[in-house]
Amino acid sequence: MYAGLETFKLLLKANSQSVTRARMAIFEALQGQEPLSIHQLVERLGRRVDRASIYRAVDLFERLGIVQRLNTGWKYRLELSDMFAAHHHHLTCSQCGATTAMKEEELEVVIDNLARAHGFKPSGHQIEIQGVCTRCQEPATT
Amino acid sequence: MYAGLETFKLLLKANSQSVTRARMAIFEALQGQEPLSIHQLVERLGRRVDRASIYRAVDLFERLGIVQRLNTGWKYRLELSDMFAAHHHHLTCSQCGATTAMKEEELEVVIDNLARAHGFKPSGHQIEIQGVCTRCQEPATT
DNA sequence: TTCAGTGCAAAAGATTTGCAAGCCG
DNA sequence: CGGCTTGCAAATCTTTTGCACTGAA
Repeated sequence: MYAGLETFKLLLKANSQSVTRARMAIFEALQGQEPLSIHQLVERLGRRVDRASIYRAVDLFERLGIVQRLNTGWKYRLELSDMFAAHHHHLTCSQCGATTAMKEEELEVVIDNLARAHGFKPSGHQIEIQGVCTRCQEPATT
Repeated sequence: MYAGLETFKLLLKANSQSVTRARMAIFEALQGQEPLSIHQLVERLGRRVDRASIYRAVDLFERLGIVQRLNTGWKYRLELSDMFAAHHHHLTCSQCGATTAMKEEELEVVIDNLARAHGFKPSGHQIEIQGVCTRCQEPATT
């Protein structure tokens, strides 16, 4: 397991931000394994946290590097950053929409080198791969 | 040079879609080198094409694989797909916002292999790298 | 001529903001 | 207690849709 609630609190304090009920609720809602859209976040938090507060918190979290915006297809989704989960990338099935996380050292190295080769000092990256997942490649059973 | 206006027209016809003035204008606006946001597209086309038609055309273009949605940070931007420009990826400078296109065989191979290793049959991918570009790494002159 | 495609205006959604009240430190 | 945060409502901005008219085939 990576850093959790404690790190989250410390991070807020370190940046002179209050540890509030709303922020904790949002952080916890994001703890699940799959990335959430703002819409899903709003749904999950329901009456507990206002829509506007969610936007404000997400914005703050992004600035503090707590969450990361994923751009899968049309809309974006949010997930905790590398600080709270191992650095990884996603494989999205274009058939069933399932996303699989993938961790791969080799890829990171290649990317880093490429950026440098182009004179860039790399600071981060996102990779999204589309394809057909194992399950959807199986012959239909229905 | 890759396929151009002609291919674009043929592609529309092949899918029983009309080659209209609005669509041509939008396609041409996207010919430039850098990806455009919908907002920029609307600006560039100004009074020539209505906002709604732009959305409709972009949607069609995406379905036909003519344009591709890029997800750089907050908003998305549009660019012609691999059919009209060499397959490539972007390096975005987090300082000045400039984007550089990058073509690299090695990367494609690694990604393809990774997807397969995870049981995926890959059909496409996007990679966005953030960092500081050469220019912004130079000591300030002002 | 015929029907898909467009412009226009209005509807629906998504995101942001102002402000008074509530909670954290 | 005092100021940062929140909830609520209203303002904005973005995207979608209905409809009558225009233009491509």
